[in-house]
Amino acid sequence: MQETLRTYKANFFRALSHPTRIAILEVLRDRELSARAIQEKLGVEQANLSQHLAILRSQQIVVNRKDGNQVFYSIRNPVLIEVLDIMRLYFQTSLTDAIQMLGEAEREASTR
Amino acid sequence: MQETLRTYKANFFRALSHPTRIAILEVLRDRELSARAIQEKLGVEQANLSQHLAILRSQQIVVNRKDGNQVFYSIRNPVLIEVLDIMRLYFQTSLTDAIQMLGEAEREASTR
DNA sequence: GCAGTATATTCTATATTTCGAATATACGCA
DNA sequence: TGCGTATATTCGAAATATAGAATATACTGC
Repeated sequence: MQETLRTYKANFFRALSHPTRIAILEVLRDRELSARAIQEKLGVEQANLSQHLAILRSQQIVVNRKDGNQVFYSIRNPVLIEVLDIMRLYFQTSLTDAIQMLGEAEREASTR
Repeated sequence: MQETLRTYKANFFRALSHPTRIAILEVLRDRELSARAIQEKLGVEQANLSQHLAILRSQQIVVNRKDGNQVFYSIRNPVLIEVLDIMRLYFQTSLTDAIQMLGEAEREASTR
C-alpha cells in the first residue's frame, strides 16, 4: 500500500481522536443537527465546537447544509455509521478484557 | 455515553492516527512478526519503530511475546482485523467520491 | 440600514506528538 | 566474563493540536 493511502487513513483516524468529536458523531448518528443544537447537546464553547466541526469537515466525515442562518451537519457516508457500530463490538470485548484483568489483578493483590 | 468511554475511544483512534502505525497493523494482519522483521519491512529507524510499537501496546492494540532475544508482535483482538477490513469499504467509497469530485472539478475548470 | 442570532476564523498560550541521537537493557554465545 | 544482536527508553528540538478570547461573516426581521 502506498504511503499516501496510509496517510489518508491516518488522517481519518486522527480526525476521530478527540472525545468531543466522538460525541459529535454520536449525536449525528440518527439525524442531522444544527451547529447550535450540537453545541447545546454537548455543552461546549461555540468556537471550540466550530473548530472540531472544521476538522471533521476537512476529512469529509461530516457535510453541512445551510438553511437560513443555520448550518445543519450530518454524517456524509452511511458506511461510517456501520463502521462505528461494528467498532462497538471491538470496544466491548476490549473493555471486557480490561475489566477482567483488573479483577484478576485485584484478586492477586488480596491473596498476597 | 460517559466522557470516560469517549476518551477511551478517542485514545484508540489516536493510536491509529499515524501512517507508520497503520503500516505496522497491515504487516501484522496475517501473522505475528518480530520487531526486527517489522522494521525491515517498513524501512524505519529502530528507535522510531519501538516508539510506535509502545503506543500500540499502550492501547492494547498489539501484544508481544518474548522468544530468546527477539520480541514478537501480533494484533491482540481479532475483531480489530475485521474492523479494519470493513473500514476498507469506507475508504473505498470515500476515495471513489473524492476522485469523482476531482474529475468534476476538472471538467468544470476546462469548460470555463 | 440596524440589531440580533448563528457560525466561522484568527490569535495566543499551553500541551502533546514526532523524529533521531544517544543510551540502556536483555539475551545468546563463545 | 565479554561481545554482538535485538529491543526499549530517554532526551531535546521542531511541529502540531487544543482551548478560549476576540473578531469576522452571514443571515433574518424590523
